[in-house]
Amino acid sequence: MLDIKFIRENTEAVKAAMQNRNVDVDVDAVVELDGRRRAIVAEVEELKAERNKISKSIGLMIKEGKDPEAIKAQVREMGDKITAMDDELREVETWLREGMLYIANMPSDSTPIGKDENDNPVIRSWGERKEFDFEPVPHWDLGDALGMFDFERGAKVAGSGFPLFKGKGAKLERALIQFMLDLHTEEHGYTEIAPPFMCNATAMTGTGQLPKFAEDMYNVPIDGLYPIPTAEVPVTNIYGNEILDCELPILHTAYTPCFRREAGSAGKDTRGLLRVHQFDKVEMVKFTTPETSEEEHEKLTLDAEKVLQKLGLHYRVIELCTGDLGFSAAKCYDIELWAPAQDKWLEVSSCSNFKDYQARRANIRYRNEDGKPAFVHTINGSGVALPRLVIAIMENNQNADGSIDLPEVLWPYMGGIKKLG
RNA sequence: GGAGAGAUGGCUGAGUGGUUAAAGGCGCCGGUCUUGAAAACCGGAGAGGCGCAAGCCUCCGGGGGUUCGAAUCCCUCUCUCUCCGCCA
Repeated sequence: MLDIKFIRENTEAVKAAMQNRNVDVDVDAVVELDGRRRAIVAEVEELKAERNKISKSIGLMIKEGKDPEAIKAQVREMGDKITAMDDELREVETWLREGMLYIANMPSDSTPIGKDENDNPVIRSWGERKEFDFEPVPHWDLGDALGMFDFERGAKVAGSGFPLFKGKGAKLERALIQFMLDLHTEEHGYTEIAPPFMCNATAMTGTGQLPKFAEDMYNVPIDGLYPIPTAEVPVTNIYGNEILDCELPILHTAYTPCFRREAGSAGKDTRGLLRVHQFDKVEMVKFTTPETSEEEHEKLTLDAEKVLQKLGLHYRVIELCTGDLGFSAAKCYDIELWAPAQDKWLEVSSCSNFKDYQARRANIRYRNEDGKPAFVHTINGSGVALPRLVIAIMENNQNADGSIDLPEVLWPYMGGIKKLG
């Protein structure tokens, strides 16, 4: 959420920002509700002050042996009026909060203004495109031939988009998870979390998935739970409704499976591991002060890049423009891997700075230099998502005979296996 | 699934209808002492909202009720813990 005071005082700027982001929301309605709320609050509080005063005097009267019945009746009437106004206030506050939940974050000043993904500038790149003296084979054919996965049987037990890894494919999945967690915990200073894989609606609202993006998620209505679309949800919300009494930043990393309905993507990227409903991911999450959040965001992005550098994979970093920015993010870098058989860049990580937007929704605070509670800044990014990482490893490292060379850093994690096939 | 106990401030923990925003302890901030630090001592300090301000209002897990007045009494929900059963 944005600060209601900020919305009140910068209404036009907020409206302009929502337009730049292609977010359709009625900012004026929120401002109007805010005005109504404050008017009711002022009036009802005056009444309450009056009632409190008289109630105290009743206590005194009883002590002095006087009869308070006449005054009691009068206060009872005030109480009824207060109850009615409190009801109205609660209703207005519910609408106001609901409205505010649909207002996206303000893009950072440094975020480029643009319409869609075509306006995302490339920030930097690492490595080079590999030259092949044969036609690179797509990962789905490589994997089938090597017995690394069996998507047909995965579809049989769950549906299409639920990949099934097998043999060396399953081992590679496990090796990559282990490698990335070790890197982030041992070299980058993150503390590992193994969180719940389902979250409640409160947590989903805290990070911004709800209420707007309900249809992107699976849900288990009978228990009020949602299988997580990203570890960002459980890991960020673990400090919800807390005033953190510890040193910042806090750095966490977590492996989780991720579940996404991919509503609206039907028929797109249907083959192989390009776009799936369930995938593995190692996530990084930071809780920082406003002073250090930009720096920590840059560092987190580098931590994600390190994974790819160690694996020797050609990648580029792009910055999302306002039109392509995620709902809760103020600034975001995407990291993309080159996949030769797809002949395109594949997103493997989104590193976002949410500033205090999620912290305000989830009510995560710390004590600033004055000892006053203030909202933390949250930052997160994949470090990294597995499916497209696996695609890049397979397609970039393939040999003419259909075998795949494994990056050296994975050898120990693969029990000494250096090559698939 | 059955039985019981509990939920109070950054943490811990008193408090069973009327100066209780809430004792005590820990931690925190300021000061005294010290070459410096620690200890000791003194003092400060809950959170949110409305208001230019003075000030006022709300908040003791969530919701509802009783009452002139609720942390305190009643109902309900959620969560946590213990024991039993079942089970990975």
